[in-house]
Amino acid sequence: MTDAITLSIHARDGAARQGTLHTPRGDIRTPAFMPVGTAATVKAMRPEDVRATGADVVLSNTYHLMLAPGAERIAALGGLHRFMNWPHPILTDSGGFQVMSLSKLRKVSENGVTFQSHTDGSRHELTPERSMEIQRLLGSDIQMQFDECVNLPCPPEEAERAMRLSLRWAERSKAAFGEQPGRAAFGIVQGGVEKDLRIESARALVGIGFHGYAIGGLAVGEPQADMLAMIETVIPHLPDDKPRYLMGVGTPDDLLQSLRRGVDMFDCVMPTRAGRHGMAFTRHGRMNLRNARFADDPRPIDPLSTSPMARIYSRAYWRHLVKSGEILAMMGLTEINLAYYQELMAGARAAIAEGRLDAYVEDTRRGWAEGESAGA
RNA sequence: GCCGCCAUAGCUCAGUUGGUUAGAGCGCUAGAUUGUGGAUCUAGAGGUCCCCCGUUCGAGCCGGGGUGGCGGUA
Repeated sequence: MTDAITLSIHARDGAARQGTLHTPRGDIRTPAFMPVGTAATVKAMRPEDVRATGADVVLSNTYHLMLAPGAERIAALGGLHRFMNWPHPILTDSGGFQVMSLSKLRKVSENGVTFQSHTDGSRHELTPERSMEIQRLLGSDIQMQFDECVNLPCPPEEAERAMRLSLRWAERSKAAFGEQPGRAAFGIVQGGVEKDLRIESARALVGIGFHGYAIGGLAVGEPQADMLAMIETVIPHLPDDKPRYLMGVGTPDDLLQSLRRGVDMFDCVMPTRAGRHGMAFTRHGRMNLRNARFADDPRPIDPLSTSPMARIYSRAYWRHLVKSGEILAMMGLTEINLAYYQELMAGARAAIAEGRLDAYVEDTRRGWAEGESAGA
């Protein structure tokens, strides 16, 4: 048991790092992919099965848990880890993103955001102080600052306004976090696709001092090249000995391109949401099991997968389950996708440790391209 | 047997006083999905408008006959 959350870097390959983020609830191997468990559950998965895919940490969400079942209730029931039976590390998003993306009515002020629930219309107010209080009540190991995320494209003035507001909220979030031994608070770099704004944001956050730094507001409508350019812009201004977390990203290729530029942590709904809608991510590329070409295909999705679901059942069976809206389709494809994402991260970690990351990325991308052109 | 109603996309149905290339929902075929609403969005394929004859410049629509279905009735 350590008293603080610290990052050990074991190997480097170019800008990429392979390390371990030590927490009292267990180690997080980096680069890491964090499955998204918004409402205290990685949808369609039992926690022990999430663990079995290789996940060291999951993400959950302030906004959703505040609305239901309520932070105070979870605290009274012993905290989020016990509530959802996930004894390993949990990172919680601050709710800023959801207030912008989900609530029907919202009003942003200096103090925070007032909004109407997307589920029952009830009115709530979220401030940096309340967001951090909720995350503390949940017992979150890694707590994100409250921020404002804007959709891209957006005018530079708007990106600048949101970035400066997020910086002021960062100071308040850090103060509200206070001292919580064994837990971490992360700041979030904003600034749209403006290099100078991103740099200013990163430097200011480092000045405030966080246990880790996230890059937010990306993969929200801009081309991948713009996202990667922002990552390259920001990384040199973040402390080398602190974890870097790219929020909400992304596709398997996004992950490889980002970790090779020095990102340590990711989360994304892609493998879970796409899985619930019939998409499988594999070493042979993406496979939409809704497609008619799988109707009579007796082959498994991927005989080399770490998930039995991908090795045993036929593509024809998965297509049937998906087309029929069967629960097992969501369960199975979610697991297959999470297993592949973890395998991708494990492969990247091994490649960095052995100094062959470029070759790994190249081989992996070739596998996707060949699989998809061959119809897998 | 007689009377009434009905027949338009795979399914359920719109279709104005007769007027360009006959529509919708669902389904189907594909695509999108990035700090999660099991959500949503986009595109595409698909038609002997039951059949025949007639009226008309022009018929899914009007008239006659037929076929099939549903209901009522002796």
